[in-house]
Amino acid sequence: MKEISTRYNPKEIEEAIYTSWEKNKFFSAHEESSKKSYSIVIPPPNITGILHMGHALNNTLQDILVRWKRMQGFETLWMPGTDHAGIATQNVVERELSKQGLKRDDLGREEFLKKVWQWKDEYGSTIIKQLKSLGSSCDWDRTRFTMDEGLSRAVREVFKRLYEDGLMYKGDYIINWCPRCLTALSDEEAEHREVEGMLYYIKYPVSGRRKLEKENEDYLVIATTRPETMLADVAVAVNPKDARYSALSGKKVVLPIVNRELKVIFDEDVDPKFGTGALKVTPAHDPVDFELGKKHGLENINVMHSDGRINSEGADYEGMDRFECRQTIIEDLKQRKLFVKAEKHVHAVGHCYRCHTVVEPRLSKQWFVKMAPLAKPAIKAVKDKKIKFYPPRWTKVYLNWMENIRPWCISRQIWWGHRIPVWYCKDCLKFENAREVEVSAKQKGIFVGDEKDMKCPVCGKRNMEQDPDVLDTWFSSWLWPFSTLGWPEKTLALKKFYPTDVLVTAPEIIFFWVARMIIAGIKFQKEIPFKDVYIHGTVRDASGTKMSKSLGNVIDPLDVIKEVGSDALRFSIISVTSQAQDVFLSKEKFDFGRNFANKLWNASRYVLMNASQTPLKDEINTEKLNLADWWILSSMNDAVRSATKALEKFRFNDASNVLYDFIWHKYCDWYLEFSKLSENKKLSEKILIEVLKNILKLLHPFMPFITEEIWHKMPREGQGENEWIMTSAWPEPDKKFEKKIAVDQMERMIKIITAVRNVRAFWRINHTAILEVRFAAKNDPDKRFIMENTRYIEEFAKAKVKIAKTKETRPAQSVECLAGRVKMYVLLGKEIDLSRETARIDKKIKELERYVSGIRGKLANKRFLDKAPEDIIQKEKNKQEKFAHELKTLKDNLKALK
RNA sequence: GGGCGAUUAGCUCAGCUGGUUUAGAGCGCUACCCUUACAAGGUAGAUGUCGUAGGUUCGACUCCUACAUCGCCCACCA
Repeated sequence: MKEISTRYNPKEIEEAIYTSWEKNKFFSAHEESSKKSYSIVIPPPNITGILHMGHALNNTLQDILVRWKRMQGFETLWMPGTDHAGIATQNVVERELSKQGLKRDDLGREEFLKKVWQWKDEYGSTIIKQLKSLGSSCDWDRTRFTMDEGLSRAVREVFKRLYEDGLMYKGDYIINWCPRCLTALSDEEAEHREVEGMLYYIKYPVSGRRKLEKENEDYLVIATTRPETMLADVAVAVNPKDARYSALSGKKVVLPIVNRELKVIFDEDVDPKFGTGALKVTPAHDPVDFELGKKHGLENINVMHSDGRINSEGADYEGMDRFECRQTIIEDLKQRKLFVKAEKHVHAVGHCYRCHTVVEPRLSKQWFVKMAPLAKPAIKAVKDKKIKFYPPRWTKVYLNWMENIRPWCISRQIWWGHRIPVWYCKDCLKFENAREVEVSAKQKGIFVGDEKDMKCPVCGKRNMEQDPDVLDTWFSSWLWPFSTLGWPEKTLALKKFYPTDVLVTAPEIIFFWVARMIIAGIKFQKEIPFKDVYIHGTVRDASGTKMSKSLGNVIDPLDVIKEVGSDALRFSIISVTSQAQDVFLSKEKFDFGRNFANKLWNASRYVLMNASQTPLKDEINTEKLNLADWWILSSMNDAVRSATKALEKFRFNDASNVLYDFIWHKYCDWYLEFSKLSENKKLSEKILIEVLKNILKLLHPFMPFITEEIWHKMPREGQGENEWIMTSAWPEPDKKFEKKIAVDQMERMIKIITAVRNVRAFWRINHTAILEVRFAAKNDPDKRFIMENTRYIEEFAKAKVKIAKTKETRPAQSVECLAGRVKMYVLLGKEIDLSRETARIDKKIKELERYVSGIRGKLANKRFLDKAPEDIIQKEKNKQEKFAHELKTLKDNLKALK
């Protein structure tokens, strides 16, 4: 086995292994299987995306679950796919076109879409390839794309059903509008960010009256953050209870610059404490004002083009950008002495989640889904614990959003996406622009559904025009758990794999996706889409900022894979993911996994170098096991149990820590070393191999490549179901290897060895010198224990072991030390420095005294004795005895020294 | 304005239902080691009033309350 390198080199290994797995169809799920199913659905990455650490974390977690369950014998399906990301993709392609000086309108809708499809064909699967390099064991043959025919059909079907159920409408509302992407956004797509803006105070002259009561002015001062919208003001509102303005009843004010007369309206919703207590009402440009406008029957004036420039309603300002207009208006107001002041004002401003442009609240005609009735059963499902969030704190976040859910604006004024499956009859409806047709429930003259048969249901003619808009990308995503399995057909796959078992995703996606999937699953598939929702943390850089390309603080997972391998990446990232806390990463963190992979590699190399080429057949004979054998086998059982339990509870880092500790600090540090001295080489080999096998299996979900690679180097017989670790069985604890006493004794042994080593280091004794150690064993079992294990102590402590005579005091030139109950003298072979030894013992005594007095106090406490459970009291008593003994020994020793 | 999370060794973080942890890990640091699996390693070691102040309890890093600091999410105060 000399050819195996001492450095684990993932580069040579990972790709080849992945290819073999794929070739062997290990990722494939079989709906006809009789095995119990376990399914997960991938949060479909968007086709414009490239792999980032968030994906790496997300996919590693899912891959761990899937691989683990697969090994446990489940028929696993990990359903992969990508998302067409309407706005993002369209932006990317438009940017490409602009390099050639082209705009989408130059091409026209069809040509443009052809370009997008071309782009998708070329780059759309980049992310898939990258996910493969992580080791993701998705069933790639089933890869779906949100604009596949099957999924598109599901979208149309769902649209139709919602429409027919009266859960959809199209009408004029204030929506979030991105003036750069030129489309409406849903509330969730407008990201609110705290911005330090300005609050401008502007005078509106009162018409028909010279002075206001108290202010001694003929002006009403209003405050606004967006002065440019004043061009569209139609009223001024004040609170009816606000005494300052009661005199305005029935009066009008003059809108400066525009010189339009505005009504003064009185409304309870106006907060007298904000600004001046007077609110300019601009129904076409503000959601609150829009409501006010409706309530008071006001006119809507729209002063903006879709791109944020002022339109002809804005008179002199026509053509100006909204922000330019803001400044100009302020200047003009100043000139007219109508400007009072500007105050700094921090408020949350919506930004487009795709291009980060400031969103403009804009009045337009859009399609909406009535979410409130749909949310009800989805709320119940979570309240009834049919769906559980991990960690549970996200339950509240979910419920809070669901209980305050608002209509979902689903139409987008772009071309890339699912076109709204609605046709308007030109004859019946007589419209000029299909976008402007208002649709309420069950409207006549429109056809909703599949485009194959679109006749006007009223007049039967085919003079129909399709709605030009497309649907929100999330309108296909929310169907993902069942649309990918063939819905609306009643497929075998749906029957087998729906509902899925768990959804693993990021917190920022709860509203966009998780909540809506639950709604859609219950509504259309009549069943919850998943049972558990594991919300992992957000990946941040070392300073705590979210990793994002625009900030340039990203650590590219592909770079990390190149450097340390996918296994190291996976193991490192999992080890810092505790209870879904945010994950803070820096390059150095990946050394953790790399070092561990290397350790595993070398330990395996050692075991395999010394192992026979063919597997040893006979079972491990428990009668012949020595201390270390029992210990490692028992510990292995513990590791199996803890790791499995941790995974069941989604405590991924607990599982990885258990394995790390078992492998490094138990198997490598101690067992491997002990096995080198074994008198029964065959048995040792068997145990080494047996434990290594289980180690590899336990580790496989976390580090799939290296474990598979080592697995194939193991002595094996022909080819069987254990040929690949990926398809081998997940370990279970073996009761015949349980022996508590051996574990205790081994622990004592470790303490003894460590104590002697400690003495050697403290006294700076050459590591080659053999130290004489005399054990002052108090009783026969202890004596027997020492005698039976002499050779281990001698070898690992580099010592000569003797049993001291019963009443022997400290020999000359020796120091006394304790390993638990066992007292021993270590002969230094040189004059001991008394002051050094006194100081050493003194320090230990002080430590112990503090602790012992704590226990003494506790045991003297009557209430403790009365109220504490029996076993706890007993434990404390044992502790007291043990430490009192130690303390006494130390003190005696100190006395003897003086 | 509402909600959530964090605060433990120099750094990054574990510590689940209070007592088996005399507060742990990794990195870093100190000393000694190229001991034939591994220097991406080994052995030994140092470092903590567990954010502050109260409370509950026989017992609190763990539960409760308040406060402080940092971070996140949600919200139509113009």
